[in-house]
Amino acid sequence: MAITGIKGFNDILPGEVEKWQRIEATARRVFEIYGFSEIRVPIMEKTELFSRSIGDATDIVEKEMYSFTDKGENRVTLRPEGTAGVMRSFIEQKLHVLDPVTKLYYMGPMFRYERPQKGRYRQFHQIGAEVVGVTNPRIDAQVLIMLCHFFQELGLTEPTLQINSLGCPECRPLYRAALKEYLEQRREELCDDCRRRMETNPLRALDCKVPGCGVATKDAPSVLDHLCQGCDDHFAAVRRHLDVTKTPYSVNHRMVRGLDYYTRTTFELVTGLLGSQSAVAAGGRYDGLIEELGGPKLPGIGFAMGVERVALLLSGEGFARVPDLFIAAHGEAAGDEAFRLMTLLQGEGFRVELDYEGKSLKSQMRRADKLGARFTLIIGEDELATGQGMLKAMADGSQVALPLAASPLAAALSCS
RNA sequence: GUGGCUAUGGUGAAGCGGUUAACACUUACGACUGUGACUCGUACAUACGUGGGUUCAAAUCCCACUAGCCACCCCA
Repeated sequence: MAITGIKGFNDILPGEVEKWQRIEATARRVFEIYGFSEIRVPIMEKTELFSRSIGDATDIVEKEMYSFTDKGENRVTLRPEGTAGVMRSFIEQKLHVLDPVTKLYYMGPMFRYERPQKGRYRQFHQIGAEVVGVTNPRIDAQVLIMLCHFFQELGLTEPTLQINSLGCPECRPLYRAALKEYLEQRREELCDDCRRRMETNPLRALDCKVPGCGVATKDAPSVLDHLCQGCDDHFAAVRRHLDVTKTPYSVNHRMVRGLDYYTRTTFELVTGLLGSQSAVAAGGRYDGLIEELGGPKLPGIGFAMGVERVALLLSGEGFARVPDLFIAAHGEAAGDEAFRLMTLLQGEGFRVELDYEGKSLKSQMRRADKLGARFTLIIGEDELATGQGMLKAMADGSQVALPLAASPLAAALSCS
């Protein structure tokens, strides 16, 4: 029995990988327009970093982390998300002394021990961005606009923006208490899960999928009515900036976050096309996190998107690169000439293919067609004798004789 | 961690107790013209996830295991 891969760890094969490259290249291009620089941090960190930042009581920390003890008796964890490691690096490398505003983006694998399903894997990939040092709500809007810009560039209209505010350490506890009180009144109408949630995290009851809970929480108090003045003003400003820049969004006051560090603005890009995994990208403000991790008292905001989920939205296959030229050679001497010309043209930057096995001309033509080559250069004994190869345009079958040298071939390949 | 569904070649699949395990695609070679697509021919599963059981007879029925998918929980 051959060795198989690990459950929930996938191979990304040619044909699919082109889509990933496009997503990554688009992210780099768009994020850099907005002044973000890439940062690369390790995929493992001390376990403590994640329990401190994400929150001890969250599902991620409680049951989904790939944690183990290394040979030096250190507790380490394969990162389940990107923000914690980036913030650790930010603090450790004292990036804030270089510039009061830091804009970073990252991409790479994350690991969560969950049951795999559509759009959810144990090794999955995120592209994320973080801004540290700006409290002004314009940066919230900026980040959202950038995210929308990214999806536009990919030609996707589907994920739509939803925003909410979770308040701050001042006003959230008050809201939480108000919500809990409301839920207590309706205890009978709630599902078992929600009754449990009432204690651990009452906000979760708001996005429960059980129909009965939806009805029961229909008139539940909204966070947005419980924001303190500062949070309320902040959220209003974010919306104003989105309106002014004509960025489409909707307010979803029932939106909840799974990580503890979020404050004030939170958002998700959601789609109905991915089964139960509706969130394609999500993020928010985390004003207390950096200080919590032992860094300076600086605000932050960021998001992460799931690359697998974005790839699922990109219709069709990523298509493979097609050769500019296939050189079909008939006979040993012609094969040598084909190889020489191929090397020359590759040096000029053309994608050139040929047959390595000395197969029949027919086979070679078939392969040229299969690969989708735009042109095929045919070289046999006659062509070798005259020094003129036949260049065939595969689309219409027309042929012209051309000298067997790099520059005339390069010229022919460049036009049309 | 909990449910449901499914497991036949490189792929999509037929098969419903006795068949040489269909068919299509892919791949390879060949015919038509030293030159692709269309057409045609030939080849490609001692084998039906693994292990047991029932039966004269199992890919087909039963059980267990494993894997995959989807959903719940939760999340990007």
